[in-house]
Amino acid sequence: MSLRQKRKEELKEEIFRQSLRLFKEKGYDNVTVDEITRECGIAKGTFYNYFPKKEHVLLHLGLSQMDVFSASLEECRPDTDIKEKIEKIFSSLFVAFEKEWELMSLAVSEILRTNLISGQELETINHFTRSLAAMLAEAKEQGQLSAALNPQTAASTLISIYFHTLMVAISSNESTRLSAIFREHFDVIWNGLKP
Amino acid sequence: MSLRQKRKEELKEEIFRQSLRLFKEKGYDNVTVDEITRECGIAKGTFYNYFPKKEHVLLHLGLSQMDVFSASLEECRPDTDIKEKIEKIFSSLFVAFEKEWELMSLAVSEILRTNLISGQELETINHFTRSLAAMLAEAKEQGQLSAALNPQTAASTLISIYFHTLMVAISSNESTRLSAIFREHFDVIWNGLKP
DNA sequence: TATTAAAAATGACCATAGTCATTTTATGAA
DNA sequence: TTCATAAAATGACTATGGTCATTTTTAATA
Repeated sequence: MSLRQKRKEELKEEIFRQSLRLFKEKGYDNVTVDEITRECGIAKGTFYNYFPKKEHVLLHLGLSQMDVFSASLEECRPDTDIKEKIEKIFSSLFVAFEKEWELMSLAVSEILRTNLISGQELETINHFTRSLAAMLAEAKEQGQLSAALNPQTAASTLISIYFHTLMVAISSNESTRLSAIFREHFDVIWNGLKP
Repeated sequence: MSLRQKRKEELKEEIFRQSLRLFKEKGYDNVTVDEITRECGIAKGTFYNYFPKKEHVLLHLGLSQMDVFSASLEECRPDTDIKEKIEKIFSSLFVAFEKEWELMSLAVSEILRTNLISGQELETINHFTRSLAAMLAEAKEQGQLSAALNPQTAASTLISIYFHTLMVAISSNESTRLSAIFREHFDVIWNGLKP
């Protein structure tokens, strides 16, 4: 990687770090882009070379959650029972989430709002969904899941309750009940509605 | 109701109408508050006496969806099969949604984003959830649903796939597949994941 | 090393969301 | 009808997100 490339990544990381620090200290809305760039010792315009909008800093944070997912997926023993596996994976996502509750809440709101997520970031999300679907497909092969299941849709459904859990927790400010809320909904999905 | 009260409601409605008209014509971001108030023949500040932020106009629109739900709930024959009933209710929500696709997309984004929904509006949403839960509880009594089910959580789960459907459709701009997307997910929930 | 073209940084500038002290209007009591 | 009070309207003003033509830096080539 050229010097230029390296500098670029470093600067982006620096802007990201300083932004988060300020957001934590003063709250997202009370931090101006001017302030961020002043803190980084760069001009205002430079910020916009790295993040197209102020809110994209939050987007960046939110998507880093996906790395937690990948890590958690890797470390799960492949022979684990699928139900347990799903619970573990989402649980570790929630633990990571709770650590940065305030900012992550904002980030999720932004992610949900921005229906125009660009290339790099969209790819991250798709990767998340695909991995989950693949995991489910494998479990289905092994007869651990209903034979009638479409793994793609099932993955999508899990993600829907994942986000829903975040929404419920955020709007009621119950930062500590994420796992519990998820589990309740997961049980519904696991057992199904039908008699 | 006093003259003043009446005027107030009328003016709010007028601002709402004109805003929507302009949003439809030019797109939300290309309409300024100045323009809206000019169109209504009022001063800029007056707008903010009725809507605390520009985006609250969209919030107002989005919440009007809830009325569609209530109406749809009423008109469903009480003896209808619960599965069919659920599908019908959400289907009519989607039909209403599709009619104002562009604006409703924006509205949903805003609603998801605003975790600070105020009194009147929060109440509308809660009412939505409670009605749904009541309906499920009744069906459960009649043995139309799994005996293990918590109606409250089940209602919440349905709402999660409702919003998820909207999100998926919005981000892929498939305005016409709302019902299909919902149904796929609903099937998963209906049958459950377990083998 | 000199030349050049692309990448990145810059900051003056603009547009507009949102504020607020002031003015106008409605209401109801005296 | 007059007066006092509260509600509502006003629009000049401020703050800040975001743009863009210009300048500076980097890296490759001759």
